[in-house]
Amino acid sequence: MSQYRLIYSALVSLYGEPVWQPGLAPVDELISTILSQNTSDANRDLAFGRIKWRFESWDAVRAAPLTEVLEAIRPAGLANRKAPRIQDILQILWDEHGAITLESIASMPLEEARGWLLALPGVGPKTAAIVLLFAFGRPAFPVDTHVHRLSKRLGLIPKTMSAEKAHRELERIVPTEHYYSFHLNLIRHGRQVCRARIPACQRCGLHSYCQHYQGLSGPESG
DNA sequence: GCCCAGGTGGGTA
DNA sequence: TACCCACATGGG
Repeated sequence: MSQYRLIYSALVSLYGEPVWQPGLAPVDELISTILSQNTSDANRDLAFGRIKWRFESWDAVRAAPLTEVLEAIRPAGLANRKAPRIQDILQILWDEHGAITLESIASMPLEEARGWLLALPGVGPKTAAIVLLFAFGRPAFPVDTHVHRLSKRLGLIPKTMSAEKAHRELERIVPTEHYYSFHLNLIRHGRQVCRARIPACQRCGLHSYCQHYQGLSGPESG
């Protein structure tokens, strides 16, 4: 069994197989993901709730004074960078479509859609992949800090590989039908073991009482 | 007060 | 290409 299959099976045995849940609307998903960059989920949710409450539409956000947008998203952190980028993106969507919509990328080939998103200010490989996977159900694999760290530790990718390169490599390794569930389970596992400082199994590298712990003397550190 | 949550982009060698 | 660093907030 491949290292990937071993890890995938161990994660499913620990957490189950995540069932597809419809994500946010594409523009909501994009803005929410930008707000989430380098901050906690709680701060992202607070900022996203504030901007949705403060403005009646994304077009209103586009047309608003920068200071108002900045104030609305302040809890997300890095607001001085995120606010102008969000307004720039909304302006680009408006200029290209005459409306605040991302629907045009639904019909693009995957790499064209990814490239289009990556050309937007403040959109890197992780944000682009999140929008493609969660809002459009397209086969893109987002690599956040947990996915990156665990993928290296579990031997899926070289220890020196950057998160940016890891997107391509993990999209090659992981079957497309697993992108959604493997991404969610890796993050769930990453967050859990990060908090709990759980030691890793020497066989599959997972930090928990995975299936291989049966018959072993106990968790090994590492 | 300190630590933790946790991507993008600009600059430099 | 690889590395370094700035960017900011809120909760425990």
